[in-house]
Amino acid sequence: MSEAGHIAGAPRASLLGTALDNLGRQIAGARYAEGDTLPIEPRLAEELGVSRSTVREAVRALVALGMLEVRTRTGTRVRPRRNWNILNRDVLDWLISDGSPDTGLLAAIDEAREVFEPKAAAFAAERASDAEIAAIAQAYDDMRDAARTGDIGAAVIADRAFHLAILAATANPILEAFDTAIDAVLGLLFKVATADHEQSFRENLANHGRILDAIRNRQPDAARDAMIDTIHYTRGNLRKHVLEAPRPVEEVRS
Amino acid sequence: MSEAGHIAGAPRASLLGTALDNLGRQIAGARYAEGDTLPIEPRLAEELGVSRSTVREAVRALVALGMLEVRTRTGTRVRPRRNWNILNRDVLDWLISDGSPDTGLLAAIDEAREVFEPKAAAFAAERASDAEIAAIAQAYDDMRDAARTGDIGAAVIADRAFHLAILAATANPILEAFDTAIDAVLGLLFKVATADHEQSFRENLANHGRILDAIRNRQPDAARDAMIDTIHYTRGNLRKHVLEAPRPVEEVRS
DNA sequence: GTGATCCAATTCATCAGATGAACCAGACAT
DNA sequence: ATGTCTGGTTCATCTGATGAATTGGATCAC
Repeated sequence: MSEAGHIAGAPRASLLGTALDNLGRQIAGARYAEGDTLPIEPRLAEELGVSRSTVREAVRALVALGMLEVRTRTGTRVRPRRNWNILNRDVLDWLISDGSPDTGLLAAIDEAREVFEPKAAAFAAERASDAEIAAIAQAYDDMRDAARTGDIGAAVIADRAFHLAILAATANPILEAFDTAIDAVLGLLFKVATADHEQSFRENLANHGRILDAIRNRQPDAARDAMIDTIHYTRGNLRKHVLEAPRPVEEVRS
Repeated sequence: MSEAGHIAGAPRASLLGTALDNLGRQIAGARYAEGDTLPIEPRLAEELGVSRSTVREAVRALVALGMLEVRTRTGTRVRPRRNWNILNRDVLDWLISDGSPDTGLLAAIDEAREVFEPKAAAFAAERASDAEIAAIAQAYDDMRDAARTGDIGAAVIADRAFHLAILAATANPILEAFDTAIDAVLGLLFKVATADHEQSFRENLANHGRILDAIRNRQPDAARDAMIDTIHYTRGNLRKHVLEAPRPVEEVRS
């Protein structure tokens, strides 16, 4: 009987999908703070424009991700952020790719990259299969081509693929779990990619080449060192264009 | 109308909870392999002894954790393990604390610990608040007391608290996200704790003391080195009692 | 035969409504 | 004060129905 489903022109995803996304974004955006109790199910259903069954499915997903806890009579409450599955892609997206990205979290990811990725590169140099090396090399080629033609957006995408391919080559599923964080950061960098980045990408390309060569030649230490340099380089871009961005995303006009 | 809910004397948790647990365990235990299609919802409901609504809530949780994907007409399929939220506590439990723990995963966690815990200790030495240092010290005291009285179980619990307290003191939510992995491994070690461990714990206690001292004295490098030694020590126990265990858990009798 | 087109069966998506169970708070008795 | 009882609130769970999406095959034109 409900008239929902035609929210904004585009039918887009399922009702559940949008409801879950809305709810998750609201929680991540602190509309409901830690410890807060959400409205009761019938009311939530009303607010989200779906039935109570659908609300329950959405809530169930957020419970699985550690964001909510629900008890009879007490209601549904927001758990402390420390308990959130922060490496889940959706959770990360809700926290980051929002209008006002959590810069503290971005800094934490940046810091964590320096913890994980150098060793990951070393592992890749030791263990990568031929196919995995080929994937890394392919990403590098894409980066080089993109940098050459000046397509910064494509360069960032290739950059991301490069780092993810290395993580995948560690043969360690725990380390691979970090891939969503890399994906989130570089995805964000992609959104703010401008011609201004061109120079830095060109310079950083050499570092990526060193990583690839080290992995190809099975030199873990060299791969590690090159990765450290690479991360430092990317960090500069992140700081300049995201962390220190004076205002939210804004159209840049001459 | 269903007669479910009185499975084995104890009513225990909610129907959803047990259904979710059963389903998750079955998937993690490869009863349904990657790419397999689960039975259709009404049939799953039958098998799990709950209504279709409850099945859908359970499935929704597993979808959120990256274990399942569901599409109209095609049905519900098991996603590749690489996509699972492996740092989620439930997922980890399903994979590890099962009757036959995934030793490859345990080895990966062990390896990953050496990647991030030394740096975590260093961060803790730089940033830990007084309260956080107190928490670490408390865990250390508990370890010492437990080792002294020979209560190996309590010693492992304190050991776990020690490492988790350090992670919590890094002030980096990404690093903290790996706490479930540490928790899982040390939790497993707890289950196989025997008097045989006593000696190693006593010896390892000194390493933990070095970590604590280094953090107290704000010496990041010393904290890192001591953590490395500690992990190597624990690794020995893990290898001997879990990874190389000839048979599953068995009552040890004289 | 080969391909495009259309139809129908299957499976999930979503809703509505009802009843049961758990739980917290306050009234009440002692 | 303390413990017990009772009620109301909220989630837990089931049932049944209908809509939507997708796939696989049947049909038809060439």
